[in-house]
Formats: sequence, C-alpha cells, structure tokens
Amino acid sequence: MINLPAANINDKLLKSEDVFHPGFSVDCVIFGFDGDQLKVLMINYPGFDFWKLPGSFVFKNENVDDAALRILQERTGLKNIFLRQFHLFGNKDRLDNWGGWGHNEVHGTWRKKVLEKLYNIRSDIQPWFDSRFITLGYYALVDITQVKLKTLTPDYDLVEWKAINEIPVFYADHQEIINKSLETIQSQLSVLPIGKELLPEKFTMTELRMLYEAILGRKLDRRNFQRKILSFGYIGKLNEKRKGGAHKAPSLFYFNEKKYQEAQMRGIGVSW
Amino acid sequence: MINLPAANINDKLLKSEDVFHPGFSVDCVIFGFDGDQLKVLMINYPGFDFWKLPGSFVFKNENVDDAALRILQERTGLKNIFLRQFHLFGNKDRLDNWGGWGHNEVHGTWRKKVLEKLYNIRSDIQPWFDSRFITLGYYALVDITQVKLKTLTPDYDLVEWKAINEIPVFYADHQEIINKSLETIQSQLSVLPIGKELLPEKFTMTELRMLYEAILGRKLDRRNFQRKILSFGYIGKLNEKRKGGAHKAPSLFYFNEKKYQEAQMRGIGVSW
DNA sequence: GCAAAAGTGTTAACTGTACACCCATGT
DNA sequence: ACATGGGTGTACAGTTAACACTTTTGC
Repeated sequence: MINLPAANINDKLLKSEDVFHPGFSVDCVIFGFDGDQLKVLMINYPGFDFWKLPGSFVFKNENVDDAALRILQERTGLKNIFLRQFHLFGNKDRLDNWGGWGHNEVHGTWRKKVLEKLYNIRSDIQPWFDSRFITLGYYALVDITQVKLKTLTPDYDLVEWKAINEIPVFYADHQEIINKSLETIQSQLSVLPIGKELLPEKFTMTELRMLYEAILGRKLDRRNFQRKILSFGYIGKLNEKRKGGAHKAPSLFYFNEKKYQEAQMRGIGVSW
Repeated sequence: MINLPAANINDKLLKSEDVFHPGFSVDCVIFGFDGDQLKVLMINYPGFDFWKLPGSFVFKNENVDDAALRILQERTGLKNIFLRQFHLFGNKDRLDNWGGWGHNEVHGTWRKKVLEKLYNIRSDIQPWFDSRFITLGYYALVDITQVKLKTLTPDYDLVEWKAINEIPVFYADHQEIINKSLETIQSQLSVLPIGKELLPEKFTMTELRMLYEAILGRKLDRRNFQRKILSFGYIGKLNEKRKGGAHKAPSLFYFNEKKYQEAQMRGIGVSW
C-alpha cells in the first residue's frame, strides 16, 4: 500500500498499471522484542477481523529490496534496518480460500474498501488489483523502543505489535509467511549474530538470553549461554549495572559495532 | 522460454500477455557432478558468445514452483528432482549493463532473435518481453548420468554441462545467480544431507568425498570424512567393490532411502 | 617391488553440558 | 533472613582433527 496523494478516479485508474510492477508485492515480517515476548508488527483494518503483514507493491523503477526498506521506513520511521528476503510465495491460489469460513467474500469487500479508502478508486473498474499476485517475504529485526508506529491513513489502518499467538485470523497466507520467517531466523541463529537490531544499546545478559529463548522457543542454560556468546567476541561488558530492579544488579553489555559487523560477514557456527 | 507450437504473429502477440505472469521469470541452476568437477547446465545460442541459465516465464495459472519443475523436466527429462528456491533477483537494472563491453546491444539483438526463432514474433511489436523482469533463482541437484540433455528448438539452442570457470561471458546477472546458488548449497551442506541426488545409486566413499570437496572448494580428510558421514546412518555399505581401476578396489556404498528422507526432514548439524 | 589409493585405529585438543557454589539486593 | 536472580568455576562426556600403520591393486 503506497500513499499517493489523493487524485481523481481516472487519474488513479491509470496509475496502478503504470507505476507498479505487475502481479508482485512485498510483505515484511518485522520482529521486535519487548523484553519478554517476540512480537510482529501487524496491520488491521477496523471493521474486518483479520490482521495482515505490512506490505506494498513495487514501483516499476524501484529495486525490490528498496521497496521493503520503504515499507519499514513508512511504518516504523527507521532507516538502516536489518532486512533480508527469505522466501517467495508463488502459489496460484495463495489469495483464495483462506480462513475457510467465508473469508473469500471478506477478502473481496476488504479489497474494495482498500481501493476506495486508500487509493480512491472503485475496485470494479480496477482488474489490476484483482489479478494474481505473488509476494516476496522479508524479515526485519528492529529495536522496539526506537519505533514510532505509523498509520498510513489516519483512523483507517491500525498498526500494532502482536505476539503471533494473539492473532485469531490472518489475512490470506500471512500465517504461513510468518511461520516461514520464524523458521528462517531460528536457523540463522546458528550462523549469524543476531541481537543488536532487537535490543537497546545497553542490555543485560539475561535480556539477550531471553531474546534467544523467545526466538528458539525453549530455555537455554544461563551460564553456558553467557560463555558461548561472549566467546564470539562482539559483545563487550560495561562498568555499569542495571539498578532499581529486585535482586542483585546485573552488569550491562553492549555490541561492539566493528566486531559485530565482521561476525555478520564471516558468520559464526554454533549449535544452540 | 516455453515451447509453444508455432503460430502466426498476431496470435503470439496476444499470447505472451495472456498466458504468462507479467514481469517475472524463473531461472534454474542445475548442478551435476561428473566424478571430479561440479558442473552447471547452461544454454548458449549459436552466434552469441554468452551462456545463460535455463529459465522460463510462469504461466498465469501455474504455481511458481511448478514452473521450475517444468524447466527441469524440459531440459533434463527428470522428475522427482531436488529443487529449492534460493533468492529473488529484483534489481531494476539487472538486465542492463552486463558484460560491460557493449553487451547491451548484444542483449537487444539476442532478444530479437529469440523472439523470432523461438516465439515467431518480432520484438519491435512486443514490448512485453522488453519490460522489466525480476527472476526467482532455483537450484537443483541431479544425477548427471541420468540426464538426457534436450534442446527446445533443434539446432538453435545449445545445452551443455559447464564447469563455472569454463564460461567466459554470462548472460545478464547469471554469474551472480550462480555464485549465490553455490553459497547456498555450501551452507546447506552443514544442515542437510546432500549427495543422493548428485551421485549414481552405487558409489565409493572417495566419490562422495570428492563431491563434498567440489562443493566446498577445499580438501577434506579422507578418514575423518568417512567416519563422520557414516555416523549419520543414512549410508549403507554394499558387499561389492569397484573393480577395474588401478590400486586397491574400494567398497561401494548406497543411500538408504528411508533414513535419508528422515535426515532431510530433521536436518543434520555438522561442521565440515 | 613400488606407487597410489583404500581400510582401520589411536590420541590429543577442543566443545558442549550439567552442575555446584557464592554474591548482591529488595522485601 | 530469605528468596531470587546474578557471577564464576569445574568436571565429565562427546566430538573433532591430526596422523600412523597396514592392505590391496596395477604397472
């Protein structure tokens, strides 16, 4: 969904075909960590019960990667984000037969409404939007505390951080897209250093471990985790402690920018 | 490139837009192993100096994965192939400025010729083929001894197994696509069992090791390799030896179908 | 007999894992 | 004082990596 300034109907009618790469979209699974749970940024259109991933079409003269960056930028205000494509969803019927409880009709009315509200065009004169679409999935890792969520059309689309088990109904195959993205970052965890993108600048070892636990979906040994992750060398210890909480004040750590980048390049190789 | 029966020009002119998903193609990196080197199936059009990957457009009512299977089928005659998507190449200028030595013009003439020979249409009346294309890369692993290479238009397109260092000029970004596919199978090697697809039914341990060495691009210790790969349990030893060669006759091994599949499912976890 | 490749075994170094123990802090 | 989480260390098991020795075969 791209926020073009409102114009007259005929104008817009031409636009879609002229400005967007046909039959193709990009959807982003934007992960954030609230200190306890792994969350995903989701969109809802009031009046409809489904939630969908933030996505967009791609401009004809825009690199596909840049379209994903644009979505991130539009929704979170962030630049320089960790962003990777992970899978193309290309089944011919991926927009049909979802939900299984009459959602085909819902889909139809939603599209109509989106076209009217967001693009100011009537869907019955816009076959472009109704044609088959394939979508490329990207995942992004962001620091949830840095994000200012944005709606593209005030009072129309809702943007929220959601734990994936909070969501009752997913738009089309977006449940599958999220599942696949989770599998991807889980397997990346043993190859790439992850964490810098999802945590604030200073963090405790427990916070980092809980992030890993949230991604992997299981508990890790506190002491072995610390030894292993410090052995990679891209995390430094600060002479500060987190005060205020109950119990012993834990040390704060930080990511060494340079060494973290190097580790991203050459990869690590661990089993968790 | 899809082999439609020849028809008149006006017929074809309508066809492209009507039958294919617009602006999207699929390219396959088909790996084979000749016992010594890792090879890739490449296409050449006589009269042009570049080599390209076998690829195709996708039918409007065809799953993208099925398009990749179709290419494999068309070119090698094989079904039930190990086939995975690995990356979408979506830069807006990926079909321009390749080679760097005036290949833009070559590209133009080639397209024209392809359109004439393969599709029987004139390119100047076919803007569809000249518009921006993004392509999804698939890699496939096949048993080179089982493959009967096929040209789609006899005497027009050449199909050959090529070591990647044999190829002087690649079409568009196909060098990059191959590089990325190689990186992908290299990293897969520590997660997935690979080999069954690339080797004949019976093979020696040295042949299997040389395959791994070819993929990784470095030597592996003969004895440690054997111990490690046998420990996964999906390879069995036969009571047969390969006779005829010089030196001591080596034992033959085979892949246990069932256990191999299981290992594909749950994954292995090794460092090579 | 010799060179080259195959088969088998041994050892030291390293890593993963499961703990035990003590420390600091707020209630 | 005590419950709870944090910091540090150790010990065993299992795996990896390096390498020695013997066997078989063709020339």
